[in-house]
Amino acid sequence: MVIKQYSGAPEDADLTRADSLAREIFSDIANKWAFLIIELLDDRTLRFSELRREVEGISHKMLTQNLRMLERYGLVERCVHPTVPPRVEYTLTEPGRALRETVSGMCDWTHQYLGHIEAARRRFDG
Amino acid sequence: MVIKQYSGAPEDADLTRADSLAREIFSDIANKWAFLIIELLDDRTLRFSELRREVEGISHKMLTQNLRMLERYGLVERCVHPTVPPRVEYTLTEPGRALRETVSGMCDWTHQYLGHIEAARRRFDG
DNA sequence: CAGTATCCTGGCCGATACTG
DNA sequence: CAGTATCGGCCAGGATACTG
Repeated sequence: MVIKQYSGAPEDADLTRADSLAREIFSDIANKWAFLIIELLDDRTLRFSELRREVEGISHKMLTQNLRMLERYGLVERCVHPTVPPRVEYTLTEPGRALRETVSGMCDWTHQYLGHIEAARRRFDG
Repeated sequence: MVIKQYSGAPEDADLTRADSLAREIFSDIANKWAFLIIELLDDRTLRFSELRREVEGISHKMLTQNLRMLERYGLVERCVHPTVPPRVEYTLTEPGRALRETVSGMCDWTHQYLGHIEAARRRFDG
């Protein structure tokens, strides 16, 4: 099923809200940081600092932003332990784990076609 | 399989090139425009202007850039007809169609969990 | 340790104009 | 029609400092 576009036709009034929401979610989640977080989180429970370490190259700010976004959409559960110093753990929810299936698929795809892609790129560049 | 990170260990020297390439490809392709193009292209053959019309909200420039990127990685084939006016058609290659499977999976996921997501968001915002 | 807030800059991206 | 080039505004996102 395609991420439908709003046709502007009046009879699509009902579809519009759902579609624009779908498009919004899709646009937000289809970004490399969200994908890497979901893939690395896997079925583990990780602290903020652990994620920061494992998702190479991500900045403190980007990690926070993406975790908030994922939490807002209910893909990630945030568990705060009232200790000193604070301990905050993140886990994928059921929808998050479902999405992880497709993210993993993309990781597999990347490794599977690495050769093709590298060759194509060399051909294109040269 | 995870998009591996470079550990910096000397014995990873061989892995490094492949991994950084994988990461680069992953980062480039995991963006909404590339996904929407791949999804809409499906198994069809579309002209530049048709894509422009179907991928709602994409600018001329973004479409060009993403098509070049996808062509460079060998996910899209570009066929130029030497006519006046020019006619350029785009099709998914086999690697492109393979990736489309996972992109479609994400589209399905989006629609399937739309309710969950909307509810989670309302809960989070309120 | 986890998170927020502020500042600032590079580059993303839209708009526009121009070629073949 | 398809594509490149250029300019410019604006914001993504890094660095830093500060709270609980």
